[in-house]
Amino acid sequence: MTIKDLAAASGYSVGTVSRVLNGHSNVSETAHSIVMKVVEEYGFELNANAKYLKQQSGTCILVIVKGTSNELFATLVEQLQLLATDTRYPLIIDYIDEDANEVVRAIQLSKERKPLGILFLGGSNRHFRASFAQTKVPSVVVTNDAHALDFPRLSSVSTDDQVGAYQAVEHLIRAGHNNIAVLGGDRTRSDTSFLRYQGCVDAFQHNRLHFDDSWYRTGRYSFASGYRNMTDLLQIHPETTAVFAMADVIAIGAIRALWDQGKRVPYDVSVIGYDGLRISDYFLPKLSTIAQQVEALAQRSFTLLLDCVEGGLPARHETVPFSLKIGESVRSLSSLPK
Amino acid sequence: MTIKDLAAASGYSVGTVSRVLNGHSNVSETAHSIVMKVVEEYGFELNANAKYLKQQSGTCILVIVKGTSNELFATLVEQLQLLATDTRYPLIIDYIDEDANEVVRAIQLSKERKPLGILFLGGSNRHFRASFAQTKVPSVVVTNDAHALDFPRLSSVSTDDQVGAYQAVEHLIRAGHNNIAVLGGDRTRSDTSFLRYQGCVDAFQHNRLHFDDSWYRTGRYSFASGYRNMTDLLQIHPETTAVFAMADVIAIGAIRALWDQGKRVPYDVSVIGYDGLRISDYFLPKLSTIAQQVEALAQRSFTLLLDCVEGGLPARHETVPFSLKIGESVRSLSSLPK
DNA sequence: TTGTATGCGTTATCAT
DNA sequence: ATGATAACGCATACAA
Repeated sequence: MTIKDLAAASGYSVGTVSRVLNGHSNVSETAHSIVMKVVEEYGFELNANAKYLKQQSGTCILVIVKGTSNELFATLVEQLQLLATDTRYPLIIDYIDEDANEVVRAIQLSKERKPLGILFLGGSNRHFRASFAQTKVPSVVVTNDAHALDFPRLSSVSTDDQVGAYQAVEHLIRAGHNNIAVLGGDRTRSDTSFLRYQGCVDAFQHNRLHFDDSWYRTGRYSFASGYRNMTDLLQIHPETTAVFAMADVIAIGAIRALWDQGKRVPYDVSVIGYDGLRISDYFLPKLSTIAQQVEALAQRSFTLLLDCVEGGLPARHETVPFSLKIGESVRSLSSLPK
Repeated sequence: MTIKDLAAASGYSVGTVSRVLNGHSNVSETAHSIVMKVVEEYGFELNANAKYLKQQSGTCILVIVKGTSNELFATLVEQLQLLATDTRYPLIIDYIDEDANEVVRAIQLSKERKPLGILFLGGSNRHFRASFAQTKVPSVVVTNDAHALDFPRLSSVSTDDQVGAYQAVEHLIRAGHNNIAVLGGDRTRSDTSFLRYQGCVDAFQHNRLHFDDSWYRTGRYSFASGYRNMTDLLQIHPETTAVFAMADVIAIGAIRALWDQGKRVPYDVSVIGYDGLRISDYFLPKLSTIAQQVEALAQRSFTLLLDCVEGGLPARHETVPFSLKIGESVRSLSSLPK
């Protein structure tokens, strides 16, 4: 079933059928209704390959999502979809592996779909540096700061990870802690981990506290990694009274590990996380965490991209505020003991 | 950059270039190496639209995933990707909204990519009944039993939700509970919820316990829904000593609600979940739950699909065993009180 | 307003 | 082994 068959069935030519299907104005009322009736009847749909092959410029916005089991991104996608329904732009959402190269993927998909703009949910500066130049449309990286890359078509919307981590650690220090462990990602491979690590170091230095790498453990952003690293670290530093986990999932793994080692949170050890995932409100204890403002991230990214796509504005780099969410997982050492 | 340009650059014709790119055997060593060198040089990639437009039959396997924030499906996808790398079949993974029509989407995508087979991660019998007939290739529904649909090309691999729910409730009953609340999904809209509900009822009846709908609350599979419904239910039945939650996320919401109402799990109230998500091992208390065997689900589904695609075998309907995972969230009433 | 014809980039069927 | 050429299904410039 092609538009040729449709033309035969409707008595009109393929040109008219195509025009009806694409909502062009220069078709008569009667032609429109007759063609549409036949379309309904056969349940016809255009062949997307032929369509995109023919079209020189598409009309969609491409969204590349790094990682499928990332709750933050999942909610971000939901928000974006809401925003997109208010516009005439269809969203093409493409999920790739956490460790895959998002820019290479974007280039490939761009050739197929010719998007008007690209939204990257997560990304690594390394990949952008290597091949973003091959891209042709305005793009924005969400979650990572791409300011330093200085590409003329590449914007970014992010929270200040360094300051976020700084405030998290300072929250612990203000609560009277100085034996603070840090559980994070690989700071040599993940830009986010690097910045959060820097924020930590800043906080320690600013408060004249010593911090060496024996208090720092590197791993993935997962429950299991948090559990393992917390268990390890407790062997070396049983005097730990507080933990900064660079992700809520790490924090949860760590809390469980502490429990299994006979330490209760927050009575024996305080833990602060990062992200503000939904689970943080339901966990026992409720997680104190640096909460990302997902709605704001989505909103800012989307309008920023539209500004560039529609208005031809130059790339911008925006920062969305975070908030320190006080839960039940941090105890002030100056308050009464259990 | 098209194969035409490539032909010019390499001195060969488009035919030869195409043959090289598709790994055909009837090309000379020299032609192969020369063309490949040019391909490398320009970083050329085939235009997917033109390719799929031309190709009458594709070579991939289509995976339709219902819902992006479903951890069970996320791990299922990972497993499937592992399995697929052992074969020559590329996987096309398409995530759609939890409430979207997976069959309609499959039909649409099939027209574009001409897959050899389709894997549905989740699905509703209603949608299959309505339009699966328009499909042309072997398919398997994972997680739902499609036996009753009786389509000749539609297989399914699922765990027996009814028996699973039965065992969950019986686990509570055996522990001495008889004031058991049930928190689930909408049994009129979700096949899974319906079966788990049936399993509950079976367990009550088999144990000669009374069960009326005032002990049952319906909602979404989310923390928030579990929290809300547990809070509500506690108003009506403060004598509740045990809860069966039809999903781990509901269980976690419920546990938090109980805590906020001054009830501790498992000392005051026992809770059992369903799914065996990763969080169930890290939550405090560790969740007792009906654990789905994700690896087995993936393995069985994939080989089943290949059996049909390659071997031309008829559709089958398999059941993958689950396991009752004992955590820390259920207390036996006969054991010593706190 | 409608019809006709060309080309999008690729694969495949012919010849050579 | 290689080259020329006809589709694949659609959008669109042009003609009517």
